[in-house]
Amino acid sequence: MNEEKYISKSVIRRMSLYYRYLDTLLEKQIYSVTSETMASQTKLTASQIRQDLSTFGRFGRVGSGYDVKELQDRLADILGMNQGYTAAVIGLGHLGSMLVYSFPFEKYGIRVTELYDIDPKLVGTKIADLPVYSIEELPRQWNECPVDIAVLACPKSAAADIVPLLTDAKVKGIWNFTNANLHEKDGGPTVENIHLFDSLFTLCCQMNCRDL
Amino acid sequence: MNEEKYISKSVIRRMSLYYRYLDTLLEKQIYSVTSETMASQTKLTASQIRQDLSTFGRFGRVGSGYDVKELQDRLADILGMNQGYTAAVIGLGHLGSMLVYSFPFEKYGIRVTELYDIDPKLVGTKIADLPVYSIEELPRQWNECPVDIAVLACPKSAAADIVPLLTDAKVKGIWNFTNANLHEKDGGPTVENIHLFDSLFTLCCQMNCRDL
DNA sequence: TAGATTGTTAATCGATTAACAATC
DNA sequence: TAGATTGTTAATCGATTAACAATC
Repeated sequence: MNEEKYISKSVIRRMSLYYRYLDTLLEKQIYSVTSETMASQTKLTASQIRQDLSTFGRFGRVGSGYDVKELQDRLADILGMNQGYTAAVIGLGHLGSMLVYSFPFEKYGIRVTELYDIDPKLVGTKIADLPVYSIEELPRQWNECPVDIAVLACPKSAAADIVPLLTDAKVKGIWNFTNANLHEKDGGPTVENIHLFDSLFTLCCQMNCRDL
Repeated sequence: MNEEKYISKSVIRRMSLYYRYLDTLLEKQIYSVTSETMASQTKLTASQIRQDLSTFGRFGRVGSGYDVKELQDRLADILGMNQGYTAAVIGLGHLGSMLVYSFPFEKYGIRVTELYDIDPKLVGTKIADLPVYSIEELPRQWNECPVDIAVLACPKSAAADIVPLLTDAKVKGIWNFTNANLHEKDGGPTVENIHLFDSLFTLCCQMNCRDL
């Protein structure tokens, strides 16, 4: 608690990359790897990888590198895969239902417990075996049984009304797919944005710059 | 061409943010804004915003700030919205079809011209009025009528086979939704990744760190 | 004119890279 | 032991912030 050191977001972001990279090694039945090899295959530097990992501990063997399985297990811990986090998807349009049907939450230790929408045709039904509640039920529902992660897949216009509910319900994290610009507040939920718009036009802008 | 100066990816990424932010001002019928106001509402610094914008030109009026519409128009140019870029979605599972049905490509000047999948049940049909071709047809198709952006929404395993086709077909950009780690090569397409896995576990990792 | 705010140069800060002692 | 590679400290690089002259 008090020896908490600040860990930069860039470092945290690369932890997932390392986890995914180790997956590709395991697929090829490679069980040992050096920072040098990791670096060349991920287009990072060996120095950066060692520096990044050292933020969280010492996972390597001097002289021989890292044990792939062991390192991946430690990364799973760091990434919170073993925390038993629960999630709820809010908004069941194309995007929300795509996530419900095809994002492998469970595979990585996250349990989706319920869904929310405003459409009366959906409320009360089940989608992919998960109960659909009305947004209005959220405060009561989470009071009884809190959820850790809100997957926000509603229209941008609805986000303004919903975010305060989430904050009040003491959600730990918001995975935000709306165009709304959510800002983290002290003591409030952690926010991670998937801004499809920004991503696509970052691409276009780079294409555009290159063609100058 | 020769006075081409390197523009950092972080700057480019913020251009889309500025564009979106100006949208919210226009919704509120606000037509003039200072860097100071923009900064306080986007949680950036005024200095950074002015610095960022100055990378691309001079868009402000000393003493009175920026004209919202004018600045947004210039940003649209910078982001390539007026280049008439075309796109094709490759892979029509949950994710690909979600994008086809609900991402407003056209609204921002990008024209989706065709779709690709391997499923014989889909090939030859139309989805959202767009023709679905088999992946094998891609080289011939793009030879006749090149596409600027490949939206890669196929399974990770298929990406390895498809990416070389895209590179050969001289695609300008790949919007990559697969877990595959694509690397940009000199002269090759620009790559922009949406790694849902990384994003979700960046969130979880932060939640996890906070709870230490 | 006086006040306000830009665009830009200079200073600071943080993140990445290099180097190397420790050690398996 | 000799060779290899980690973890960490120090050096470098780039990105952000501060400051201010220019000017509307």
